[in-house]
Amino acid sequence: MPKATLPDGKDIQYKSGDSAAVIASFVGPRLAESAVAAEINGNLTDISAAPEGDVSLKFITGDTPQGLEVLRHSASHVLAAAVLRLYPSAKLGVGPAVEDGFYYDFKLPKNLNEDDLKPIEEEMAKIIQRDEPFERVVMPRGRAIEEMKKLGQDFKVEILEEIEDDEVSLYKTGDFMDLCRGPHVPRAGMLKAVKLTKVAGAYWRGDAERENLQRIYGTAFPTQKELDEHLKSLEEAKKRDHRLLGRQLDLFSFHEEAPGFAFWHPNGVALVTEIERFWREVHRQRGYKEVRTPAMLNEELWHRSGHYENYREYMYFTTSEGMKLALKPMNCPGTLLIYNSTKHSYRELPLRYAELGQVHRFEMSGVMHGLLRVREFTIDDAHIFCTLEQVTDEVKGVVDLIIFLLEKFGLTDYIVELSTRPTKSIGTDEMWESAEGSLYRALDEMKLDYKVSEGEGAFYGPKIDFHIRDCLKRTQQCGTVQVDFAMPERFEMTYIGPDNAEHRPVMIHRAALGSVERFVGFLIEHYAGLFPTWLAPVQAIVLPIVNRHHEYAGEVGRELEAAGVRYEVDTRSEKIGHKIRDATLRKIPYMLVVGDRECKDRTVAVRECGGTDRGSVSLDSFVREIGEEISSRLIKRR
RNA sequence: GCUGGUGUAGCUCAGUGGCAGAGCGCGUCCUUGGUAAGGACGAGGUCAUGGGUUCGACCCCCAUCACCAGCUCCA
Repeated sequence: MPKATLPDGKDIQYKSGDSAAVIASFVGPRLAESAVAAEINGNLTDISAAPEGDVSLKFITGDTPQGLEVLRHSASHVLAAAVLRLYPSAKLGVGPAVEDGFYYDFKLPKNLNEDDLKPIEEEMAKIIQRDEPFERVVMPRGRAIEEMKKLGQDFKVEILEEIEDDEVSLYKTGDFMDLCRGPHVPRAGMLKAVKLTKVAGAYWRGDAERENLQRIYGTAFPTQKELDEHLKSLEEAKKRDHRLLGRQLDLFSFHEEAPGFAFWHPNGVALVTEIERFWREVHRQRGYKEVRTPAMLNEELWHRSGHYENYREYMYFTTSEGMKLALKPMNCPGTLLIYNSTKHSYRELPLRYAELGQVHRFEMSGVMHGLLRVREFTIDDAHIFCTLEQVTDEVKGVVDLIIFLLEKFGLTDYIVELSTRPTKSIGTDEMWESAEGSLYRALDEMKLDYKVSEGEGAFYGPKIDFHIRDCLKRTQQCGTVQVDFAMPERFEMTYIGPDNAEHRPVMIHRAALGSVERFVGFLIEHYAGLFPTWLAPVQAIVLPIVNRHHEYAGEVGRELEAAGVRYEVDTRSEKIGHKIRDATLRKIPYMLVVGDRECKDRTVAVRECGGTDRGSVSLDSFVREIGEEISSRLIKRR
């Protein structure tokens, strides 16, 4: 008898022809009930698949990432089946499982709104209640094309025509049949907790030139409890939203008079200033020189740089006294003019010019998102000019700097991505090959995990990007490193080598935080507004209990001032509980309550935002402590 | 830019084809109270903007703008 070896090393004897489901029932009824799929010799398959001979066998349950994906993918099929029943003329796009759920794209005779989801959900519930089986059908590709043509499923035909295999698999759920690789749950009844969440538009194949389909999003979990928890955590995440906290903490605002442009309030400026001060310190230490270039430059420059050709749609233009000007969408051309204003020796290289450069980009109206996507932002930019031999080390230096900065700000959950040459680009094949090679080399030598995105590079060079997740788990780009051979060519940049001849430098564009605005957005969401003390707009607030303590409170304030602490004194005629509540809502790290005892002993009663009442501490030692916390830029766990 | 949704006081939100509402915040006064909301009174609105339907529109219709979710794009 053949045997199946389970992950724990146990062997199960089975009869040839037994499906994985049957074998699961040998192991135990609970497993047989909860396994949504199987892995036979490492290949993910349906639980109904029958192994052959001695195999390794692993059962996939809904509570594993793989199992959850199967569950959700199956839920998307049930969604499609339900939609087809309600809208028989629906044409089906694709319906994969995604990070927090699944979606399915449809072309429908009417545009759906949120209210249309309920009847669809009810139809899905019926299918689940009937426990309709998922049946796998394998057929020659040609026949599948015929079937789909008969059903009028043009999108499926398009996909099938691009598949290279001779045989394809389809899954039948009730009277619904969909092209699909699988695997799926054996029966719809295994979907215990499914919910449709939203409708949205989506382009067929993500191409804005093609049909606009309607996408229905949903999510599924093994149990209702987990679904409820997920929905609750989404609600919690909304409370971290930087747009909400930006208003609550009085950091910034947006106005109809300038859509996509942030207005920074005093609290926000305090935060930004602190970030920039630290940034300058680190860059100085790492051999960067700071430069500053104009916001508006002659349009001719942008023709020379290639921006007009490749980036025009994101640029703002204006005319003054007949001179055509453009607001800079990037800082590089300005820096190039600085480089070219003098002759350079190889001895100067690598030359690192940093710039906190304010750029303007015309973003399409639908894409703006708080501070994370704006039309004017400050790139924490730098351009490094170096020799070909220096490129890899410089890239490594930049990657190291980015990681260093992110960690100092407490952001350790990032994704690294390498992007290669896009279709719209300048420069020769050799340049691109060499540039991409040095990026791969740098990441490999630093032993970093990264993913590769083909064709996603900048028009002038390939890049390494760092991505961070926002509160709703959407990833946003922050740091970036881009190797550029083209711009030095276009601007005829040179340096004099040891051979006394002119050579072409290589240019590295890089941003560590990405944009100061976006970065502030990340920080707000990461800390839910309760910043590390060194970043907090107001670091301590003195709370006198009654009027007679105001004088001492003022003295505490003067001590804090002398130590460089950003502080306030709350002299309102409110009860102490009220003052504490207000300071807590403003997420001020330290509350210093002063009453009779404190006045007498020259102490402060320290309460940290987050709840802990530390009792009385001598004023001197508190001032020393907070001063050290700030100057060391300590990140406390709260 | 595309699909769907939302725009009422500084904020969060009720509401009706016939005089515009609440809570919080804000102002004044009272209160001086030891760790998450003390009390009284008061001010605040072209109901996003522009057209239309109607005796009459914040409400119904159309357009525009902004915002929200997603698509595309991106620091």
